[in-house]
Amino acid sequence: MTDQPHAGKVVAVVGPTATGKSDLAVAIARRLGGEVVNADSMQLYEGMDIGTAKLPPSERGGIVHHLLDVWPITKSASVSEYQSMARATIADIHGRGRVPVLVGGSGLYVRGALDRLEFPGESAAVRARLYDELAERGPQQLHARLAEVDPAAAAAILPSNGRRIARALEVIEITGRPFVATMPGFESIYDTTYIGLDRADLDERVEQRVHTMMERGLLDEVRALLPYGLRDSPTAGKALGYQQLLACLDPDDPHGAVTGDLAEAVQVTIRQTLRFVRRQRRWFRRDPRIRWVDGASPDLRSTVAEALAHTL
RNA sequence: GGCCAGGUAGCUCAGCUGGUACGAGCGACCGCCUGAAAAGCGGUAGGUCGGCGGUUCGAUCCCGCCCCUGGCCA
Repeated sequence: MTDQPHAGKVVAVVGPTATGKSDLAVAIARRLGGEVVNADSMQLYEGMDIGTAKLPPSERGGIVHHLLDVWPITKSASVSEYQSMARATIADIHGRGRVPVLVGGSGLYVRGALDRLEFPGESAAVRARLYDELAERGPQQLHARLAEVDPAAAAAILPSNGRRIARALEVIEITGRPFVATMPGFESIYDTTYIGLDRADLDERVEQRVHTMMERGLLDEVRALLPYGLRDSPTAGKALGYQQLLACLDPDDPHGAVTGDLAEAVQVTIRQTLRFVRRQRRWFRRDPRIRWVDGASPDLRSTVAEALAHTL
């Protein structure tokens, strides 16, 4: 223990998008002798750089970054797979006597990596069948069935939420056990310090950032991903910005001729991103472990240093 | 200056040929979230229906005047 002072410790930098988490994570990693671990569901995808605001290597301050560009865009995202990768990575970093600094705004991914959370298995075949049923009979029908097999889960899931109902039935079918439909308490499996970053001027920053992304060539990035199947990708194609720009491009043109209103797409992206920010705030604010800091404050560094005092 | 269209929820608009606005979408706010989470689902709050006056038992809807917006003509 004494020769590995940081063993078991983790720093997590969370909060809404566009607050400056990535930069803060680098600063923290430099200070603590740490390595950054990505917890952003979209930055896991290879080739999605501009639109996900992925820190370019030149701005990583010499700090090793893990779990960026690990999935092809055709892959359907999976928290469970992310969880195994994240934990293996954290173990690895600990093994080197360094401090993992987890950064990201994907709430469930952060919890998957750090919290006592176990995801039951999945079956593509079972799921496909359930989705067919869902399309045919509607969510209420499936919900009624769920109520028979697992009243507790049915009570916790609204009859209109087809996706969750199907998932519950899937889990029950393959595990033979009831589906736990409520999230567990906030219990990290590591000695984690949570830092939440937010700022009052976030709306303007988001607007500005979307415009900057366009200037940096987001449209070309989307076009470049067309041959790799962005349009048919189950998850990546739904990312903010990508989805809206995709809708502007001629679906029959492999080079992606613009047929829609780009300015409108930009406005929609801004609006959706703002909505996303609100959702992220609501998700993270329930977590009592998070120490919130103001990203716009001139005292940011010292506030964070204080929050990290016991980690140092 | 004249003519036409329009001024209804924060925004875009429905609606009522006079009897308490079923309003809708988006947004806002709040909540849920266990293998798609930048996804999915739900709840709540918002309107003296442009202003003033008139007709009427009663006007968002009729009449008059005024203000504002867009367009056309001059």
